[in-house]
Amino acid sequence: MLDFDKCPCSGSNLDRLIQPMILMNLVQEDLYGYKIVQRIADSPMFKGNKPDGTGVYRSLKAMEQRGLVVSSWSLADTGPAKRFYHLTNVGEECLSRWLSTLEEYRNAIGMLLEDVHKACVHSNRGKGVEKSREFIG
Amino acid sequence: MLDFDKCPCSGSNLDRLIQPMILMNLVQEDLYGYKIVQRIADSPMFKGNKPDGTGVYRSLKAMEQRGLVVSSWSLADTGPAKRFYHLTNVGEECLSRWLSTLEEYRNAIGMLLEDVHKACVHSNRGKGVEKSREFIG
DNA sequence: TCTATTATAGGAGAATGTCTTATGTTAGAT
DNA sequence: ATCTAACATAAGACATTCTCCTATAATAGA
Repeated sequence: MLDFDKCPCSGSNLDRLIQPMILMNLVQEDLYGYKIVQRIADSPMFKGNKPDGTGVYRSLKAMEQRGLVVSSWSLADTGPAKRFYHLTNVGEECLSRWLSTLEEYRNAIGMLLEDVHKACVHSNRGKGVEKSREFIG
Repeated sequence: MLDFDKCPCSGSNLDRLIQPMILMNLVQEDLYGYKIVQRIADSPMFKGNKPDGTGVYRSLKAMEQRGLVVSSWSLADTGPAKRFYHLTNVGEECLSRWLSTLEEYRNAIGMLLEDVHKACVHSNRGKGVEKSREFIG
């Protein structure tokens, strides 16, 4: 039987947005990987579900190679060494592009949802979808 | 120099939504791969940019293996043989889940955009982002 | 001393994405 | 008659991304 929890429809695979979320967090202040993971987990979008740490570290590394951020070790305070990331001008431009992309994205999803609802009104099929949707809530 | 067109911020990598788009198209009527590619290309979201055909064909095949759709060859009419796909009950449930996921997704993006705008007001950084945003339009 | 938390990161395999190539049908233009 | 474009499906190959498991080390508190 199909495990819906492992299906993309469960929304577990929205991590393409991890990149803009990282950039967004870095606009406000320089941060290190672990902190970013926590911030993202606390965001309403992730509802306390921590994103994969390895993924965030790797994203940061990739972003540095692409010039969106620069990093430096912080040994100053107590505790394990932390690698702090700082947003570059290129990173800012990337974030500004993300803003328009995300707005388009949101509109597109809105239209897609409308289309499905329309389709549900005009077909027999749709009734089943609407019904099961209620069931899932 | 960074090629922004190859950066996810360009919005070229939103194909995770290809699965729900396929399901959505199949709610209304049985369709074959090539037609689905055209429908998706014509949707406001893709603005005429055809999604990768190979990807769609493979998605359909994967979806059949997972029981979301069933397929059959159509040799009836003229032209090359077409493999028609039909949505199953499981596929309908998957679509209904996608609906809630996409609504959440849209809300989350909305909140993320708000947060960035807030961050822009409260930091020096932000001014640059806002400015370059205008520039890109 | 032992455990949980903080902090970073590599390895491996699965899932996805993308580009190229191959195959064959049919309609319309030259 | 031939040639080209559009229709239709699909494998191959490679890159990117995702996810889980594991390794490391410092520190705080039980």
